[in-house]
Amino acid sequence: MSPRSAKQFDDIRKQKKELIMGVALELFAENGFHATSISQIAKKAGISKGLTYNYFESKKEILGELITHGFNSIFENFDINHDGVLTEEEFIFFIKHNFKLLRDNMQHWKLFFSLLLQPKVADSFSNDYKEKGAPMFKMLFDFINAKGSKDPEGDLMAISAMLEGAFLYSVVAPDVFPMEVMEEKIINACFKIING
Amino acid sequence: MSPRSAKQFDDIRKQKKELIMGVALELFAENGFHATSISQIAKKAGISKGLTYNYFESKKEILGELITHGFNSIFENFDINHDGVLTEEEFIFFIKHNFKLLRDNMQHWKLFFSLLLQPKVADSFSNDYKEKGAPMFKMLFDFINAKGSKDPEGDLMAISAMLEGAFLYSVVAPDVFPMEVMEEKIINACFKIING
Amino acid sequence: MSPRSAKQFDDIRKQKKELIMGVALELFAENGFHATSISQIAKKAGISKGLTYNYFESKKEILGELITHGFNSIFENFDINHDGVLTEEEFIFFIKHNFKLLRDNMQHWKLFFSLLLQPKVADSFSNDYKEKGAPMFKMLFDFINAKGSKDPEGDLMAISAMLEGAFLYSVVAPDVFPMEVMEEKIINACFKIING
Amino acid sequence: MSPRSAKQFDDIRKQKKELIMGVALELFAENGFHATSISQIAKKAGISKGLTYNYFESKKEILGELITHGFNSIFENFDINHDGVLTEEEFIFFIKHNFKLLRDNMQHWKLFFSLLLQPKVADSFSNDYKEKGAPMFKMLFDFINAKGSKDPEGDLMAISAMLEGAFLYSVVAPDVFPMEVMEEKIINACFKIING
DNA sequence: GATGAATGAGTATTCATTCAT
DNA sequence: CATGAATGAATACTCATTCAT
Repeated sequence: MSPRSAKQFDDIRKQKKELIMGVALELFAENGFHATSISQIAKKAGISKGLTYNYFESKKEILGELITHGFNSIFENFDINHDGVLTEEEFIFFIKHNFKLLRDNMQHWKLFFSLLLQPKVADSFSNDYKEKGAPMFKMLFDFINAKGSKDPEGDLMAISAMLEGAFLYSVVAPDVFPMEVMEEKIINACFKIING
Repeated sequence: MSPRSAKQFDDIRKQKKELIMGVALELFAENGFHATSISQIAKKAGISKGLTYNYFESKKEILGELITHGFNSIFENFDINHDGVLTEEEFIFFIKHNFKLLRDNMQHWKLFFSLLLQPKVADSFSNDYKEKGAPMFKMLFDFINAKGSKDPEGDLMAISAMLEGAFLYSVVAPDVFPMEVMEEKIINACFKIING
Repeated sequence: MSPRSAKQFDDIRKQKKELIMGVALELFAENGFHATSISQIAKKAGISKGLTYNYFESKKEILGELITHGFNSIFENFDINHDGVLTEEEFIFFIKHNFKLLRDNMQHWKLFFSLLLQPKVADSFSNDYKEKGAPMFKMLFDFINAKGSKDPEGDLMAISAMLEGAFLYSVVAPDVFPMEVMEEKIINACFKIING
Repeated sequence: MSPRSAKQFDDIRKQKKELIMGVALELFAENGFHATSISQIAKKAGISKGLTYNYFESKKEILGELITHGFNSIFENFDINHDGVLTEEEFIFFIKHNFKLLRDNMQHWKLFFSLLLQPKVADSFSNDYKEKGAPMFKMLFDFINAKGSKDPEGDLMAISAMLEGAFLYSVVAPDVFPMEVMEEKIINACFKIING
């Protein structure tokens, strides 16, 4: 009997790793990092505790990979480096795209929000998150400016807060406001703010 | 024993309880509920582990009292039950008051946000929080309506999100936007949205 | 009910700490550091695993305290700093005292020997041990020299090896040579070597 | 398949077994039996964990074979069964040969010493070791006797201890005394002891 | 009221060993 | 012959909680 081929092993590893990360994401997002035990993850994934450590060095490493994975999955196709300034249509698309990303990665966002609130869990996360957000601020500012806002800094604050808040509502209390409706209203509000 | 001593004992109890809760709030807010141990609380409070259980039945009870205490401390002097509708001045005062409450209870808010993200830690918290928020929504809605908004529901969503987001920014990343400035800009934005 | 007095607590701590260290010494000496588990220690000491950590930060700390404790207990009353040179009587007493220390601290010696062979277990132990041995080498050398040896360095090597070997035999295979007899023969041999 | 292939397979098996044992010896000697994992052995040998179990039933069996292998490798060409008594030259050669064996099998000796100190790791090792040593004792005794010692038992003790000690020094702290020098001094000391 | 020793269930992690391929 | 995924029991360590004093 020949041993499994390298590809076979790779496939197994990849699948199982994804399985573990999927389960971990779910549990971390729902119950928090500390309140989630490796036992729970293993049980829910239908594997033994020991196997988890065949794929990850530690519980923290699972979180780490989940974070980078999350960042990638959220921001990878997110070309924000516009040379010129967004048209209105582009801006609307941008916001809608954001909401779509939110809908598609609800658990990642939930995890991210909770990590923002407990900086010590993943030391560098906070910085990475801000870094990722920086170009978005710039793009928003440029757009606001281009649209002739009388107070671009102020409008940036208001709009940023509104978006962040909409995201938080969606993640934490999706039943309070219907997400699709809110999305539209937020977009409208952006223009009202800019056009003052 | 003079009758006074009974009162004195009571005072001592009250003080000590407050001491414990203060320390616990600090630690819960900073490191999260699960990452905080009774030992840490006791040590930081300068008392013995055992004594904690003289005042609280369990770690969860500390959290529970912290929550109700937090609600009270935040909302107690917050007379929101206006029969009529707010004037513009009253509305501005209302927002400002909200921000002031935030500043004065930063740790409570941090704790609250983190609890929103981990509903299982304090089962009923989420509901209580929504309950507390309900009259605020109503008041906001009435004001928006009275001001002649063409889409009061939509504006409510936008404004609620904006406030929630402003609070989140203040709690999690106070260095991103200066709070006092943001406060002013948020107020302006509210009117832009309503009058929009 | 007033709480236990500080002294009472101190007594309890002292006693229990000694109990744990005694048991740990026994097991470490007999089975080695790695082969001994905290469970075994706790069980043999008649306490819970958890309590062990009320007294020691870690398994390694138990070993650490055992080492310093062992060094003290072996070398504390061991005044080796003779200004002049030992007389023959003093030298004989010195060797006998050494053997007595061995007999009184058999387990410590066993532990020490095993640590010498696995330097990574307690990093600095090896150095500390050599440091402790240094003055002994010097004293031996001075004595050998004073007695008119023609090759003091060589005799030092032979005698040191002989003593180390005698100790090893005593610790590891006490049934091979009766210790009291060996003690006497070793002393004789020392003189034969020096005068040789 | 030609008949040769059977032999080739055998050769491969033998080589691989030796590879594993070599690596295991190194790690056991340096870090101890318990602190060495099969994973480490496999990794350092460049093979899979599973393969190890194709050659050995268990980790203990590796140790077992290492012990017998070590005994053989140390004592195999060591014809100690002299009918008559050793001449002085033969005795010197004997000691030198012993030191050479030590130099050539440093790791085995390190392992052996550590096993002497943890009898439970390899149950029967202690006895085997003593058995191997027995003829040496006899030979030494005969030589001492033939040389006209006035106290052959006593001299045997002293010399045995000295040799054991010299070996321990060489294995554990080779920097304390230069081995080649010590070898010579030990030989001299033997004669001084015997000739009293 | 107050102490801290004591417990026991739980946590992350390791590792010898098995087994399908 | 060879692989490494998978297991399960064990390990060091933590912590909410109890309790004698």
